[in-house]
Amino acid sequence: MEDNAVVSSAPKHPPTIYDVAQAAGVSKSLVSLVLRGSPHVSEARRTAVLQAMARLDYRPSHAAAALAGATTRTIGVVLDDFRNLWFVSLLQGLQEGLAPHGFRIAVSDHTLNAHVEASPLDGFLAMRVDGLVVATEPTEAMRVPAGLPVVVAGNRQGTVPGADVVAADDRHGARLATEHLLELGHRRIGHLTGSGGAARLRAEGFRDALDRADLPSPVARGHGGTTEQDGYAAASRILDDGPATTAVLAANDTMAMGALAAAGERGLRVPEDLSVVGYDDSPMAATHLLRLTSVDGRNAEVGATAAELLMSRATEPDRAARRTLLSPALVVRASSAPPRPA
Amino acid sequence: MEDNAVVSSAPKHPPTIYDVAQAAGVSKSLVSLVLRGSPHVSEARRTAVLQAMARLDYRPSHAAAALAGATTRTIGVVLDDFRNLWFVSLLQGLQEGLAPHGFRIAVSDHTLNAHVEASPLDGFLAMRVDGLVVATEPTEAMRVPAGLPVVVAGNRQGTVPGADVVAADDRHGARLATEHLLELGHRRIGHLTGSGGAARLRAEGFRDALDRADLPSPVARGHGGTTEQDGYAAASRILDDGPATTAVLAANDTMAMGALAAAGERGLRVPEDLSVVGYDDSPMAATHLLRLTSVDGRNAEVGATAAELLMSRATEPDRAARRTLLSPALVVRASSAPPRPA
DNA sequence: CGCATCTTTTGGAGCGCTCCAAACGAGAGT
DNA sequence: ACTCTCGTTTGGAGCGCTCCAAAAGATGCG
Repeated sequence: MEDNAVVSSAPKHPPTIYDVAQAAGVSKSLVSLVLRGSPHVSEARRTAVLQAMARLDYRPSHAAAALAGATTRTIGVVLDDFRNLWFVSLLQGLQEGLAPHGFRIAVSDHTLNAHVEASPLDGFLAMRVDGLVVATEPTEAMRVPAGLPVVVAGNRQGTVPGADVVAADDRHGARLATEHLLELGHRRIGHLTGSGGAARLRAEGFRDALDRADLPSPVARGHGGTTEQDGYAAASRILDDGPATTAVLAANDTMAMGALAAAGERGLRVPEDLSVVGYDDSPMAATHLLRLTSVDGRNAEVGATAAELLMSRATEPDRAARRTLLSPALVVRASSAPPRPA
Repeated sequence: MEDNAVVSSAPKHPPTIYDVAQAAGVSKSLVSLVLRGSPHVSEARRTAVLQAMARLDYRPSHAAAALAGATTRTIGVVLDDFRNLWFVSLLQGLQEGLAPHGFRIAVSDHTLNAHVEASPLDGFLAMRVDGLVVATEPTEAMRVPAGLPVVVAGNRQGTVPGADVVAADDRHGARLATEHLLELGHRRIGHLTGSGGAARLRAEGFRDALDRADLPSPVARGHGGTTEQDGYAAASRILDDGPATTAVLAANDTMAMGALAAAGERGLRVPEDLSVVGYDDSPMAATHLLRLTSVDGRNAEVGATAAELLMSRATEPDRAARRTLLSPALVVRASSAPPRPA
């Protein structure tokens, strides 16, 4: 009995629905029906099939199902960089929105596969995914076959032809954050610009708020990067060039971290001497060490909406592309406070 | 001509090798050979086929290839949590080791799919991956069909029957870090314990070093978590209970961040009043804000080794399971220094 | 009791590819 | 010219499943 399981009864190839059918005393079609959860199967047969599956340790072949059926029940998600954690809740929201429909998610890091595939989508297209979520800045290379549902998530800038778009209103979010600083009494506020479309919108929102308050010449600095290094460099220049600066808005939380470092090196305490506001409300912002005031892009909702948009394409394939803009929310923590009276 | 490309010539279904074959004036088999880069194809035909593919915007069907061929050329990677960034370089190393062999990677976050599938591996098994990299604490539920190459990476604790193991020597790494603190002159050193097998080894390494130095009763604290919160809580208790503590070793960088916060709240400067050493050498450790002394687990090499192990199974399927232990390296930054003379 | 109606079950065709054995064509050797 | 290679190309079978149309049972009603 011992080695039996391992050696002698091993059929070399994994069991198929035919094996299951034989073991359960039904036809292969019935097994397929059970597999897909059809309601037209009697309870008796269903349990018989299920038991046979368990007994044989049967695993359905996704490849065969995909080839035979029209659908893979898989949505491909293109990420730009695993290191930018904003996608985590996006994924979560997407996952939860998709699961009830029996869809799964396949993730791919854009930069990781950059060298391998001609287009970042090739892998997914070869897989014949039923839909795509683009959570990167869309590029020219992202040509998509007509009829494939695509949602650009978290980025309202780039365009994939015919794709739906869902994102937080970054311009509005940056305005919220800047107004928060204005209300606290800050008048000399710097901005650490990032790169990409979202960063541009955030810079615009920053300017909007300052313009409305009739504040002249806001200082914005950045080298087109989004890392902690970039934030550190930009903040250093702002602080050195304008020592009277009392607050800084960063294009994201990671850059805000760099700003905190730059402040620390100059002996400036946060928030007493300098207020720092981030963007994204990433897990980092909530840490004891940073306690960073930040803007929540509501990525879970973005993901959930992406799921809805994707699923709705199934019923109305030809509807016009939809753009959904969610309102971001300011999360006030300990890194922002009124400026010191001069 | 304009709308031609979009509407009229659209064959409704994506082109197959038959379409390509017809367009190129060859047989479907020849197209298949080109697809797989066979050397037995004349240059003339090859270019003809390639051109036809480009003209038709042909995409090979992964499903069909997987079903017909014996192999998917895909390795599944099981991650535990996208938020723990240690896996990033692991993935990179794996990717680079696999690419020359024409293998791709499919990633799945264990916790994300926890509710959906019965076993975290089901999705991959349904895909018929050619191999598996388990970058989580292996669990009982991870039963794997005999003959499927599996490598447990980054974790030498749990066992998947028959699987190779490649990991950094965490015990040694923690000893390195602790010896570094001892050499600096620290005598009262605390340890923030994490959870899981790796964390246990790190705690052992910590004790090893202290034992060798004949230092009594090291203080280790932790609630079985690995987050910044957990690090903050553990460090708080250590500092409050033992005010003479001059150095702390954290089970990972994130927890070290919590320790920095706890120190800051108590007016302790790092490294002047308290040395803090992390583990993992994550991107966070290198930031200007933290400048954290940490232990590099050499995850890129771990990934590369995993790739090698996987590929070697192709030539010697029945070789005994191999365990590779890499030596971690201490990365000294600004968060550790000699203690203040008392 | 027979026939129409509904539910459950079934065999066959085919998805797009790979693999294999066999066919083909062009030199080389006799 | 004819056979024998060798390198290249080809059709056929089949991978494991889904979909479809049609068969088989079950149920109801006159």
